[in-house]
Amino acid sequence: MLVHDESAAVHLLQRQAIKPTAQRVEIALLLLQEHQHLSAEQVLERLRRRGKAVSKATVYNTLRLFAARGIVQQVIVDPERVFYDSNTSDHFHFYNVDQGALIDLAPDELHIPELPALPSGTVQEAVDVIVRIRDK
Amino acid sequence: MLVHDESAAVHLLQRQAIKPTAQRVEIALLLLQEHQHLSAEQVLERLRRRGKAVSKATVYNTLRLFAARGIVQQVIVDPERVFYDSNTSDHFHFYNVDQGALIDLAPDELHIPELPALPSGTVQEAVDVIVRIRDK
DNA sequence: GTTCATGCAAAGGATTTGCAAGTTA
DNA sequence: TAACTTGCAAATCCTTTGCATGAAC
Repeated sequence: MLVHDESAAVHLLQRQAIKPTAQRVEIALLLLQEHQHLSAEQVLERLRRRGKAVSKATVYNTLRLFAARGIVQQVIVDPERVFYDSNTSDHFHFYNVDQGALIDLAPDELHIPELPALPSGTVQEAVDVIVRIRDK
Repeated sequence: MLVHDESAAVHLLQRQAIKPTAQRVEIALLLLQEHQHLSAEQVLERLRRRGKAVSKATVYNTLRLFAARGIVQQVIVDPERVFYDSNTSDHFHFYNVDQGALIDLAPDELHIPELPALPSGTVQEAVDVIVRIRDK
């Protein structure tokens, strides 16, 4: 869910029983202003560019917390870094390996038919589809 | 492609213009004896268990080389480790997040319909489908 | 006042790399 | 011999953690 102002961000965090500290609100405002995919380092860099002083540890801790609460979603496509996706609804991704950039597939662009039966004793958690692409 | 004896392993490597050193042949024989998904550390551990002395650096270098030559395929599902898949044909995976284990989906179990149009200026490299599961 | 969060620096863990010694063709 | 590979240890990179200071309720 996107938020565009501080009070919306504060409410979102409170709804998840997260104390809305200044740093967390800043990170929420940055990440949830639009659908995007950012690594922890990218979040840190953009906060800095905005003149916000947030430590690396807090960025990592906060992103982990947000992911655990379902405010953002981790995307695992590259062993080098985890991406955090502000779009938490069901959708799939292109991953441009040359640019290290994720792009959403429109939800109607790819439809997964029936899923196969799961191994017994397991439950489904998520389905990830990554179309890996590179520059021509 | 699987190999079950030393001479087949040597030929496979030579076909890819890879010098068939003792260590590389051992790794190929271990990995390509059957369809499986092993991390670098698992490969190292199994080599040791077989009494083969191969350094960690060589295991990592060799797996990277094999992947670059298409002898095995990297599978990115966990930020903690890369898996190497001895099955290089088109197929998808379950990933049991509790066990850290990959399981092949039978190729006919999930059929991806038409793929969406790629972003312009890009070419497709691969399609990964991961069904994340956990123990009930 | 407690409890929780922040931030620094240090610790961790997977992977890569520099380089000297050993191997391969 | 010329080129490449191995293996050790050190270096990297991303991420987590310990702990003292600081903020929140």
